[in-house]
Amino acid sequence: MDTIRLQKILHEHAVKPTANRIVLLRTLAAAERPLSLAELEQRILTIDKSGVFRTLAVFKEHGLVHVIDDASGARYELCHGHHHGHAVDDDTHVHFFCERCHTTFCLDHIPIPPVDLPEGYEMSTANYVVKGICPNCR
Amino acid sequence: MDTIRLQKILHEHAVKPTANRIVLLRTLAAAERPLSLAELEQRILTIDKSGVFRTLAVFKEHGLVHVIDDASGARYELCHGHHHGHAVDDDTHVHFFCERCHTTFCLDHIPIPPVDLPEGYEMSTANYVVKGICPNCR
DNA sequence: GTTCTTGCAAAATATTTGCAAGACG
DNA sequence: CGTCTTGCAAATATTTTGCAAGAAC
Repeated sequence: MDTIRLQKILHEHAVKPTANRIVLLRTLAAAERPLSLAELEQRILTIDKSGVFRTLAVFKEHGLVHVIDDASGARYELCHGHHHGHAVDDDTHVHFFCERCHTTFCLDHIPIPPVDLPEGYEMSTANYVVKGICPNCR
Repeated sequence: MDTIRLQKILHEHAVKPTANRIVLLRTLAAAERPLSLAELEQRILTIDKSGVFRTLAVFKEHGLVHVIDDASGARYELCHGHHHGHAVDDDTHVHFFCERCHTTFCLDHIPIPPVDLPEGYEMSTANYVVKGICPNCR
């Protein structure tokens, strides 16, 4: 994705467009699946681990990324929704974790089916990960 | 829960009923919510961390517990279903992770709504965790 | 100059394994 | 005995922070 567009996205989320942030955002935008901190670190040789960590923290705070918790820890993925704040995440979909190859797939055409929460629980986002065997591993 | 009953459960899952396993099973059965490795360690002072870890591994292999992946890592909870093997987990329900107090609640009356997976994906279990603010923290 | 950002190193956590001793049959 | 289980210590891996230097305004 071109830099101008990436800057625009950062701007829309009120994140100052530093060089590192643009690089990380580009990497996330290009990713075909949610990436772990370690994977991001490997793909971006110009930014230190702690830099990736802290930049992800900024992105989280500003609603640019969601976190997917699967059996391999946290993974990060760009939000595609258009909310610009800390509100309810309107772009959550199902993920699939392969127990054989430990890959997390993004099933982005499958929205998370909502549930009725008991009184008093207030949802901000949801994490739905199906575990099993992926097509490649069967 | 009485020891005889716990032994029976272990037996049904083809797990040899050692002292440690009975203690861990009792602790899990008494838990009101899924517990982390560290929490189990704390509650069971007679078993070492590695013992808890390895016993949980045995329980997982034999379908006695499920693992819930939330923002705080892995948590363990007794299965209530009655399958005795490695088959599809028939007792999965929604959990709620409070972003304020970091407690994971078990909404065991809310079953996980199923989704249609794309061709080739084979599900063994699913993990549905809603994040937000719990009744105590509002 | 003041504030925000970054890299490096290191601390703090969490997870997992080696190995020898013990329990069980 | 031979196999399975356990505790302790230690190795790994992962996540997070301190701090000083650099960039932005």
